[in-house]
Amino acid sequence: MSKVRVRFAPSPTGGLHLGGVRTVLFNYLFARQQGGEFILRIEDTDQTRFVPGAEEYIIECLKWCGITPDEGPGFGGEFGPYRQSERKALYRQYAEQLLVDGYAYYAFDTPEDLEKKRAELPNFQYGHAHRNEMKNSISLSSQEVEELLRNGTPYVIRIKVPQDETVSFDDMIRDEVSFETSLVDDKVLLKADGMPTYHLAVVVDDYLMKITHAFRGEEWLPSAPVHILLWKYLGWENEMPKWAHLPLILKPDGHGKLSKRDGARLGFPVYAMNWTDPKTTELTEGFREIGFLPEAFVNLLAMLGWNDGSDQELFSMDELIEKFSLERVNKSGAKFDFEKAQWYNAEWIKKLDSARLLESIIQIFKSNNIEVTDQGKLSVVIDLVKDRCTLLTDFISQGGYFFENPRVFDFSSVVNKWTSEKVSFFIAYTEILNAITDHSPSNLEVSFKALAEEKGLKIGDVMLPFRIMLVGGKFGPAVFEIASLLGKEETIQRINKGLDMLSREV
RNA sequence: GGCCCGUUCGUCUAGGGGUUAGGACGUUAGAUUUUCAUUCUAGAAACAGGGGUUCGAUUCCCCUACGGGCUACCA
Repeated sequence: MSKVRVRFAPSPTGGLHLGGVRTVLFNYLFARQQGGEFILRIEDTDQTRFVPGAEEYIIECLKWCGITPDEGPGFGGEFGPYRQSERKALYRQYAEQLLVDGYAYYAFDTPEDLEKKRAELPNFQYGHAHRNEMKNSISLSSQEVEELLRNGTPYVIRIKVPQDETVSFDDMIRDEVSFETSLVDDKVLLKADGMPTYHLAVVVDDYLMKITHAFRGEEWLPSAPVHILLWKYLGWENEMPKWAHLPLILKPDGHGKLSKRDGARLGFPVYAMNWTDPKTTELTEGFREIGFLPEAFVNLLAMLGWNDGSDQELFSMDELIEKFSLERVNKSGAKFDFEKAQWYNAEWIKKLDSARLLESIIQIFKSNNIEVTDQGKLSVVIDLVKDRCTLLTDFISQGGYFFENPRVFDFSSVVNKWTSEKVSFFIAYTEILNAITDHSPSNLEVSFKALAEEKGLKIGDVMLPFRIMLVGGKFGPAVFEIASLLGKEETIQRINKGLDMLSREV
């Protein structure tokens, strides 16, 4: 068998959707596992929908996920160009070949003609039943057609779908799927602007690029018969790739495909990374920016529709490549569950070591005006607080106070029980901190407890105020770990500040 | 409407002619943690319905219902 070649073929119209990333992922996993090649092809045949920057954005998303194309725009390859707009001239000859062979025809109907026809006939389909009523090279005489062509009348080329055949194919996920051609319409292959539609372009390019396996979303299933027919009519039937129609990712509530709007409505991202629409300047948040690890993102996407049959839920990219199999891809759509998505991220944060997390957290701190001068200290902090973080951005609240004063203080749970004895306890403790040289957590704890006992105070009654003085609230790792890491000067300073704040709150 | 695809706990799913129908997220209760989280233990929670086939169907077949997709000179 020839070498496996798969492609991801997005159209550069905006942010990259979850479902899109999952399609790439399955392509990529399959290609890597089979020792094949993964190709990126930009399907920009609709010039009216072209959005500048979208292509670069898509490539950046792939990079973030750890997916690198073997061929594609900017990646080289012998089958380029990899943007369909740059292949424009190529498609016409195939459309014309179909014309000559009688598998396609010219159609001169204007958009208004079609609109009118659809208004008249609610179930209108441009096909065997009605094509004779339309303005095309089947209904018109050859003289009329020539005349129209000579006058430069705009036209499209449509496939001539046979009246009474059954088209079936073997889907790698759904097994045999079949369609009656009587219900398939004569899709446009070449548009009036000379660009191919998806239907022509996908077949021509998959053929020319020697694609062996084609993965796409289930929403493409209804147009599969057109593509199968085209492979046949172009004489390439034996080289047709194996198809795999992936199940859809659905809205968590209600019904239907997950869309960008659902994310905004329900408060979670749908795009892989932040996307700013260049026209409206509207920003749509991405998984990367709200604090997802690419490891988690890839993992959760893979599990949406696939599993290895065991109870394992956490998979690295390498494990996925090793274990992925199309036979274990589900047929039915999956509702997206953001809670579970977050769980994957929390698991990956716990699983990865501080060295891997360091760089991203420095960046997040930086964009929140927290300056990190001591990376060694940050590593210690990461290990100390990572169990408490679900998103990378949680490190701001869970670890930021090691590098700057807490931004907010919540003394509400101690203010009512605040006494002058406690004040003198903390004053005395700052003196002890000044005096001792061993600032290890255990030694801090020993001296703290000894002092409390001496002053006749319950440990718990002074421990909580101490914590809040240091971190700003009722959270965080062991207090003496924090105090030790903060150092003598900083700890004393925060105690003094806390005493000051409490005296004003009481 | 038509065509195509699908249907196991709330959600993601395992399983597959005879099982206490398993796991995970979430949820509930408890333990641990002098905070919060982690962790641990326990609990509630599912085979859409109806017909077949069969000694026996959640599992195989058919129908119905429900859900989803498509129905553009968009991909």
